[in-house]
Amino acid sequence: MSVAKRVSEEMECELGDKVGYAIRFEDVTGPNTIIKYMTDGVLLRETLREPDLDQYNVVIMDEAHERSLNTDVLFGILKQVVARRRDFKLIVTSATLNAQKFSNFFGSVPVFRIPGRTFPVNILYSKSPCEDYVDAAVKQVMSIHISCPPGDILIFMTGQDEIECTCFAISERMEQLEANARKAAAPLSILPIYSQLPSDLQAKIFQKAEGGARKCIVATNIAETSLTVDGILYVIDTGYGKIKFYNPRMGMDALQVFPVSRAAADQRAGRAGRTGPGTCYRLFTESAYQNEMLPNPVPEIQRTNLGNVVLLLKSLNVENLLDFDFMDPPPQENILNSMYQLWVLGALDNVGRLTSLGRKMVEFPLDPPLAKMLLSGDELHCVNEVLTIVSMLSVPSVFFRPKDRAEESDAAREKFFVPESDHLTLLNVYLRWKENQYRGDWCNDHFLHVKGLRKAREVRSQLLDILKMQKIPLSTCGSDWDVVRKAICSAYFHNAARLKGVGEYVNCRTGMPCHLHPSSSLYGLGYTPDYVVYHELVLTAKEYMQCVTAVEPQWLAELGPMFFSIKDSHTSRLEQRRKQKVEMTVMEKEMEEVRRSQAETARKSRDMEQVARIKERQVISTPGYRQPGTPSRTPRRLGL
DNA sequence: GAGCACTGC
Repeated sequence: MSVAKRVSEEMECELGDKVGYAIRFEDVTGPNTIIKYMTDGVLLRETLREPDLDQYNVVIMDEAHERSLNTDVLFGILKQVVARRRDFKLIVTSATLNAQKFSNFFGSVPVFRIPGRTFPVNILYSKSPCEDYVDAAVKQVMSIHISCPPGDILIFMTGQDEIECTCFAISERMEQLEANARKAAAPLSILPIYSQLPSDLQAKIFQKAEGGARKCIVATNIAETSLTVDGILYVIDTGYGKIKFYNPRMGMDALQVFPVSRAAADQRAGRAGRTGPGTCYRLFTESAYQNEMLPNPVPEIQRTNLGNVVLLLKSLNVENLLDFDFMDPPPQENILNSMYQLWVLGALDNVGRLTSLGRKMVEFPLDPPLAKMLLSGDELHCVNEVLTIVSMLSVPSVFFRPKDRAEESDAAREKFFVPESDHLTLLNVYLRWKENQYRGDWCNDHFLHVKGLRKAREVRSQLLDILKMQKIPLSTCGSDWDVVRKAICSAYFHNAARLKGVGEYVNCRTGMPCHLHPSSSLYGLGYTPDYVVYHELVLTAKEYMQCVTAVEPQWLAELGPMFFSIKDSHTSRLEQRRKQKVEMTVMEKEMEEVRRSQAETARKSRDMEQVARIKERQVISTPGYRQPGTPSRTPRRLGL
């Protein structure tokens, strides 16, 4: 937006006239607009309406080196547009040296090099691998502070926990220093920054420190690209960062600490050269940089759930996704798995074409199961309630739990609990907030993130607009929330789990162990339901289900017939108890369906056939679940 | 009895 504003001033016109911008919740453009700044996500959505982007003559893809999911999908689409339209020009700008790769992808197009406007940065490596990078970073800060000329310091750490430890350790060292010298040391202002930090504390890194103190900013990789602080002359780089990986076979996300790429390390170093010649202290060896770090980060498209991408490309009539021209193709298994997921949800038919449900789903900027949940809400007459839940699931967790007030905040959270469902708990939170006029101070009092709730409200209103356009009425079930659980079940039965022990479940289909998280409203209840569905499975200390809802087993059979059917067991005993007990089993039905689709597919579409084949393999040899390696405890050493 | 790098629609 700020770029659009500057350019419109330059062109002496109102913002939104000749020069405008569009981001998710805002479109400031008009009939006169000739230059439009927008995010890659907005452009990608526009391709749904206009696959050839007829209203544009030139598209400039900026920051292409960041390789966001949307940018990578757009590359494939734009390549086709360039081939189809003679009157269309594409310019790609990238900050890294792999321009040749972009050029090759688009058919050896010319490359122009524009020198950067930054100062040189002197890079210093560790002589030997460091055992503990928090400790090493603290020592380096002290050494800079004592002996180097004025200039602020930026440290890269992997996450919130480490940042807090580092800040604490630095302030301790400062106290020691003053005690030993028996006088005040030069002041040092220690400032943490990460995305979950409340905004007022975030803003501090941009303010001038009190009394002209040197600032020491301890950051996640939010400071690598998302925000830029001037005045930094010293960067301390641990060489690590957290990266999220999706495992399609287990249907699980894991956030783990990995060495960053050489490109990322260079980007971090560059942060020292914005105000003047700077220095970057790398807490790893030069040999680690040369031999152990990847040249570039693994592009997002290769490590993420592709449900959205597949749905979008299918609606652009891409017939065989396995042949789609990706610059770096995602693992085939990810594509096939996402297609299978969409087939299970009823968004793709047996030959891999979009169904009418799928066409409705693609309109919503949501992950496919969430879009399906919304549409099920329509069928079950509880759109209003599901809409809120879907919006709450589209933002980071709204529960605020500061370390020093853990018990207090837990108690506050428990007040919102709906015992049988975390989803309904989210609905409850939103409704209470609404009752209190969407007030910010009310959020603070109840340990809720205002930012998150406000975002949820924005998402909700955007989705409501789309519902209106699709002529879907805003039905409500009032206080009968059982039907809402059914809507949740209809979109998440692939994430159904059966009770196995205390707080311990197994995924009904894969046998994958899944645990209730202690923060769940179902945790520590006197009873635990026999069947639940969960929003997602995340590997941390254990495989934890995030956001869990109790479901009736009959629903699973009714809504997920390709996986489940009801088998009466021990009928006589059950009659005695006058209670029908049902047992869910992974049924042959899935196999039949898959085989049928395979036969049908052989004629028509190749990709769905491959889905069927792969699924068959998986079902026959139920994937032996491999215990994950020692999970993400921070490895504080690069190389072995 | 325990977790969250970062965007984006």
